[in-house]
Parts: sequence; structure tokens; C-alpha cells
Amino acid sequence: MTGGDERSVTGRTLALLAAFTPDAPELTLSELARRAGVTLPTAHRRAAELVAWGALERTPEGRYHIGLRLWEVASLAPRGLGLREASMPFLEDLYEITRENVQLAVREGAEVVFVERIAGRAAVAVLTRVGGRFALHATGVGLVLLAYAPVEVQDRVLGSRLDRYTDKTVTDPVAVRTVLANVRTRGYAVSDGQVTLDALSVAAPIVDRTGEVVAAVSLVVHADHADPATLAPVVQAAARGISRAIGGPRKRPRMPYI
Amino acid sequence: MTGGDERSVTGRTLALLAAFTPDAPELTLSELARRAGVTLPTAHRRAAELVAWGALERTPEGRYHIGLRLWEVASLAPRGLGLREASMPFLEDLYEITRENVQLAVREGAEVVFVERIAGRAAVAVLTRVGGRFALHATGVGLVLLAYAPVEVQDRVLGSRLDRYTDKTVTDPVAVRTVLANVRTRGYAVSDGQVTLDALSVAAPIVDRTGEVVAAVSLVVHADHADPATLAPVVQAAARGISRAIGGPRKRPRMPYI
DNA sequence: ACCGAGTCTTTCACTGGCTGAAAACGCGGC
DNA sequence: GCCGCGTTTTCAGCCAGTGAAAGACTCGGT
Repeated sequence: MTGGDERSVTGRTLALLAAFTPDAPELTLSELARRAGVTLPTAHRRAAELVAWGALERTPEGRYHIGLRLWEVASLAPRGLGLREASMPFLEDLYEITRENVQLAVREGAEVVFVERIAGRAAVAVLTRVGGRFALHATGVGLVLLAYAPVEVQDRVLGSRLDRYTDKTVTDPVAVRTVLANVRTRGYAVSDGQVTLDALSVAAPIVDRTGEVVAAVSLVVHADHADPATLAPVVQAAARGISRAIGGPRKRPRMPYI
Repeated sequence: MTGGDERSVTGRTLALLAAFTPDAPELTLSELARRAGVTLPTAHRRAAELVAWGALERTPEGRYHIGLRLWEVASLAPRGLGLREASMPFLEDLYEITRENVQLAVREGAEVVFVERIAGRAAVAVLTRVGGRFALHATGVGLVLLAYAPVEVQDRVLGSRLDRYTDKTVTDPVAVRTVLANVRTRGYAVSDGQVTLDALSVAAPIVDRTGEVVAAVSLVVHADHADPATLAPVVQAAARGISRAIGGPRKRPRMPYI
């Protein structure tokens, strides 16, 4: 879960940060120590330094949570707010036209990370959260990112267990490969009820100047009054707009898998 | 600039993160070491660990930038994306009604930190950036946050140098105090051409359940076709909506300064 | 091809910041 | 008042981290 060497000071410090999750965004010192796998005095000392710097903040009751200072520097992540900033106008347009959920996501390892989400108040409920992760094989953005991912990644994802979220979730590796092939030929992905039965999403790839797929946009609508064929061009137009805004592409999306 | 003790390992590590700024979001190892004030081998070792964890990422050319993993955990900051998430629908509404710039900000020490910005494509240009900072005494959101800040903060800000951005910027401490008093009685702030001459902003306070002002929303419009008195109710309505969404208030905004 | 200027990476002996056990502190509940 | 739980501080030992220096690498210039 952490990735760093737990024995080093830096590793322990980062483990403290990693202890915070969407389910537990606020922790006591003891919880922090337990979750990070460090002793209590260590957690206390490291946390104190993080607080002094602004990476963590302390509530009046003494609980810890992620600090604004960390959020500030983290907002410099090119794949985070950088991408988001460039995409925002296009996502706005998508939202205004459709009044549905608009999502922007990138791939991190074998998962999707949602970078932005505009949720219509009346739109269909989605499970996702900005900064949250999800499996690649079910969502619209996930299918796009997987379709254009390096072959090693595809093999790794399709070789491991594919979770089932609804009856419609495609979990057979061979079937998923067919879906991915379709995504590549059509240039967009459709996920119909694969995450929640009432939601359908249409996603398209965003490419950088080298032609590599670096992100994906999607529109998530109610499954019943949805027509993927109509939505696709709109989503693709937004994706192309964003691609242009981030400097690319000089050539067409790269096809890592023939 | 850093705030942490440079002598400790954690301090040095955090200094590395602090080396990244909006003007320099991507650094070579040497630049990183220089900016963070650490020796080159130290920068190399610490950076390597940060990369292993995902706090930093390395470009193919060997340069460093903030990593997505850090962005993910940082997105758990309650005053960052937490607040943003709750505010988004209201900001959307504001944007759709007015088609102008919508801003959401909090106070961090003696400065404003912008948490969200929806920029109309045709709206007036603003200097601000999500994750960026600005002085408290000039912007609309800044005036609101300053007006409801603890007296110590007000004194500290008004006691130090107040930068002038345009001819209209109010830089006299006494004059600013009058402005702040007006903000508190009216319940909203107007900044007319104080940051850039062609922009006017109207801002209103967002309060939490204890009645404390924790954030501010503003609308930034062209100075010529602007009527603050008309805009104020709209902005205030959004501010109240957001306040309700984050759980508060049980009572009215607190007045720290009689 | 050779060379120097720059950057990045690795080595190595030393040292001082970090560590964990334990004790002291603070606070709400019975 | 006393107990139980979580937090904070102390202290001696030790190992992770450190800087200087050398080695590797990549450029442009000649």
C-alpha cells in the first residue's frame, strides 16, 4: 500500500501520509501510528514536524488531517490540477450541453484515478470521487485508458482477478480484449451498467503531443434514456479539444496493441 | 518559505517538496538541491525515495515533478477538495447564471489560497490560479476572509506593508479597516479594480457549524458592466448554500471585531 | 576523435538525528 | 478520589543519514 521502504525515516513519514484515506480522512495519533505501522513516539515526532510544515493540520480536539500546504504543492502535479486546469472549460461545456456527470481520469498503474468530476445535481449517482481510484475494466474512462495502455499493463490487468460490480460487468479476459479492440477501432468506449446498473458512460481518449493517451473524459448518464452513438461525438469533440489544449497531438493516438 | 526545521531529515524532505512552485513545477536534481538548500547527494537520495513512493515523478529526461500519488492523498485536505466538493454545485450555478469568473478561497495565515476557480471563456482575465496565493487586502474573497479573521491576524496584516496592484488598491490601513467594517455590516465585500483595473469582484462569507467564517466565494466581472448591489444577493445565496452543505451554521457569522 | 563543463550517480567512514522502552502527564468517567 | 486511556516527554544506544570526493555519463565545442 505504501511502496516506500518502511525502515527509512522518509518511508515512515510517507507512511503517515498514506495512512489517510477517503474513509478515514481524520485520525487520532494512535490511529495514525497503527495505520502507518510505526511506534507511537515516532508517529508523534514525525507528525509534529509535518504539522509544523503544514503537511498535516491538527483539529482543536487533537486529531490530524491533511493540511492545506500539502494540497498547495500537490496541486502542481501535472497529471493532477495541471491537466484539470486545461480541461475545465471543455468539461464545463460538456456539462452544460448534457447536464449529466462529466469525469476526467488518468491511469495510475492498474487503476483509474479520477482527476475531476462535475456532478449534475439531478444526474445519476456515481460511486466515484475526485482523487479516488477504481478498477480499469469496468468504467468508461477505465476501458479507454486500458485500451491504449502498454501491452504489459493490459496483460497484467487481464491476468489478475476482474471484480464484478453488477450482472453486466464484463469479467472474462477474452471478452474484455474484444471490448478493448472495439474501443480502439471506434475511438471511444461505452460502459453500460458495468459499475451500477442505472448508469451508462461514454468515454474518449485525450492524447499529448507524442500521441500517447494520457487521460480520458467521460459522460455518465442514466442507462435508460441514453444513446451512446449520439453522445460519442460530443465526448470525442471535448477530448480533442483538451488534447489540443495540452499541446498535442502531432499525430493520431498510438495503438500499442495491433 | 519552508517552516520546517531544515536540520531534520523530515525537514529536508519537505524542503524538497516546497522547492516546487507554480513558476517551476518541474526541476532537475541540481535545481532541486539548490532550491531546497540541501547538498546534491542528499537531494538525490531523498528524491529517489519520494519517487519510489509516488510523491514525485521523473520525466524520461530525468527531471522531477510532483507525483499523482501525493495529489491523491492531498486531495483529502478538508479545506482543499473537501470544501471544493461540497461547493461545486453552487459554484456551477453561479457560473451558469452569470457566465463570469467564480472563485472559492480560504485563508491561510496572512494570505488567500484559491481552492477553486471556474473561468468563463469570455470572462475577464484574472491573475489567480487554483492552489495559488494572494494578498488578503485586495481581492473580494480576501477582504471577506480578513473581515472575519481573528483580530490578531487583522492587526498583523494591516501592520505590514500592503502591496499596491493598481491605482485603486486601498493600501492605507485605516481605510482598509473602514472597508472591513463595511463588509461585516453588509455581509459581502466589493473589490473594484483593486487587483486589475478592469475587474470587479463581489464576495461573501461561508461559515461552518460553529458560525466561524472558513471560506469565501466571489464573482469576478468586468468593472464597467457591473452592479455590485445586484450581484451581492446571488453570491450571498451561493455562500449560504455552501455553508449549509458543509453542515453549518447553527448561528450567524461570528464577528471577531466589534 | 578528443576534451572540458556540466550534471548525475555511487562510494565510504563518520556522526548526530532518530528510535523504542519506559515513565510522566492530562483528562474524562465511575 | 482513583482508574483507564491516549498523549507527551525523557534518555541512552545505534543505525540511517550525511558530506566530501571520486566516478560515470552526456553534452557541445574544437
